[in-house]
Amino acid sequence: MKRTHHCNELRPEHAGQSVTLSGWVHSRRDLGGVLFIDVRDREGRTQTVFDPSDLSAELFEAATHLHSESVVEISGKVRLRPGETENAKIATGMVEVMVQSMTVLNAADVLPFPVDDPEIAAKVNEELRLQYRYLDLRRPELMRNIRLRSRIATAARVHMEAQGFLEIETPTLFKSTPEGAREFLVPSRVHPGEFYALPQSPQQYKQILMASGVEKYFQLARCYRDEDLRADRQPEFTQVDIEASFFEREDIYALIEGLLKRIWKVALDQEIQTPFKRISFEEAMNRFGIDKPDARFGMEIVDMTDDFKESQFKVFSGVVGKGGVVKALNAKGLACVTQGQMETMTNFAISHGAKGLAYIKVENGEWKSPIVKFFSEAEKEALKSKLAIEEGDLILFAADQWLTACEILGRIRLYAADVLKQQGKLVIDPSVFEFLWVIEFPLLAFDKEMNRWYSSHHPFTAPVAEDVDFLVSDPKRVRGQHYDIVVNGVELGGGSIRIHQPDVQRAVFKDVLQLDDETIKSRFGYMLEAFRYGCPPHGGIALGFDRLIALLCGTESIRDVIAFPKTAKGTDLMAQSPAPVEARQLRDLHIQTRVPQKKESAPVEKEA
RNA sequence: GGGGGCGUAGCUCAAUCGGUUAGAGCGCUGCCCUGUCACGGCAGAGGUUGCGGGUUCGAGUCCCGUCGCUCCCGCCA
Repeated sequence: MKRTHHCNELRPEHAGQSVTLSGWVHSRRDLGGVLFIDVRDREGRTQTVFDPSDLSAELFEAATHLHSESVVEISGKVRLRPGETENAKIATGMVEVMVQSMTVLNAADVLPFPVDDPEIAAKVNEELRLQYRYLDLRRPELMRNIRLRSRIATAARVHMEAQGFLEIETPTLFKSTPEGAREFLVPSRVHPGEFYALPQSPQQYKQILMASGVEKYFQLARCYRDEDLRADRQPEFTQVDIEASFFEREDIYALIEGLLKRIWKVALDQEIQTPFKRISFEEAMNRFGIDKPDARFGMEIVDMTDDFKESQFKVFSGVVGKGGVVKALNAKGLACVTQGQMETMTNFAISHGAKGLAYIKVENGEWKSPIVKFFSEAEKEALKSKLAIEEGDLILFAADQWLTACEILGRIRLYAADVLKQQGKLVIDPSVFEFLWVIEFPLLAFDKEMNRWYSSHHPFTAPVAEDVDFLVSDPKRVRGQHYDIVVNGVELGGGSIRIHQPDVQRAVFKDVLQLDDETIKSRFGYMLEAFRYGCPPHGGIALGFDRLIALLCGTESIRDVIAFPKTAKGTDLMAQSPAPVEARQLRDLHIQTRVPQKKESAPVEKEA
């Protein structure tokens, strides 16, 4: 390699040295007689000076016509910049390189979009940026994210290694499992008509590793789910996957708190406070209306059930009579809500099955509301004191079954906070991270359409010991040994202590989830078998690595922390995948495709 | 599967109620310029308004369809 220094290295003490820089033409300033080219590499940039009196006409001419992002190797002498021409904006701004020779390693065409101006580049259509991802990645903002990702991966490995964990790779070609996310399938050539599935997570393999006596396993595991995407979801993503034997919940909490403490230190040089607060699922729903609370601001949900159980307002008292609840939320300072915003919030309520959204606007000392006339003095007083109502507030109500009422106000709380943020009435310090353990989830949830219970986490989650007896008799009462780690309203990860007794696991599959014997045997037989031959109690957790990095980079979309992300429809705009394959490949795989004909857009018949 | 937003020059955007030859900045090309660093100056090129159809004397603008990107709901054990 001819390069002697990188582009963020030269300082006044290098003056007089002959150096060679390699990098990209970041910018060119041609003053006619003298030409400046800033050479940029991963580390930074350095100004080089082309003086025609020192250089051949050919070289000077070539430099004059270089496009941005051409790759060059430049040799020359470092010197202090002449008086008054230092540039304080860049780290190498005290010096410059007087060019003696230049090799153009790759002459770039005119670019499809600018990469040198951060403000413009950040606004360029993402479609174009994904098509030319290699250009997008050259932008310092994106490169910084990718470098941080690498440093955090290393920090995680160092931490886990120090805690005695072994990094073990598990197969990417797995088998289909009946529960959970839709899977990507891979046809087998050797076994006609049979398929592998890409793992949604290495869950079953890591439990088998516990049966194998590994005791402590971790992996930066690639996972695949064929579900519709969001800003924080990709079809392929990475988890910090962890499993340990003889661990109880407290051991997991301590391990993860230590890991995150180290990561925050490495990434942001920030000391986070441990242990993290813990909140039960029930309390999270009661206070925040969601199982991943954003606890950085107040506006908590308040229970008004007792205050309205005898109310003249039948909409409330009727619900309470049927075992429901009355909940309220004070959107502080949002009495100025627009009709459109009110409609959005009402639609949240309606989409959860409510009839509408009751509210009180507090304006000019008055309670403006279609329902307040039905309230007694005592009821108004209860609202006033429990919700700390003041001028300018907006009070929103949900009267429904417990979970529904909580969820409605949970959605509205987050929406109201967004509106207040936009108005500048709610300010959240971006450097604050509110970590929470959410615990004591119900083990099971009921699927009304399918008329059966399903695992709210996954079917390997162990019930809380004292609830085991109710597994069949009263499933909804059973709590799982499940925990989620949540920060600022983002679910960073989750896990559980697992079932390690074959009889309990079989009972969950068969008696609770109502899987038939054949399915249990074919899908989980090897696990049940492994549990019979000396399987230690164990548990684990998986952290969403992409979300973690996005959080530390301060970006909304995980596409900004993944080198080659896919679009919302799961395509790669650069490589143009997915794509059709040769008929021969399909034949080898014993596959025939049946794609419905795309309907032609029929022209509308013109009337005579 | 459902709903919202977007699509005009290479890029970012404008174009009044449907009305003249679709404009601007940046970039690009050429010329000028010896201390710039968002260099500056002069001139110029560059458009299937995503695509297809319809309404209309006339469509970037209105309607229908379609494609792509994006956000949300469902979904994601």
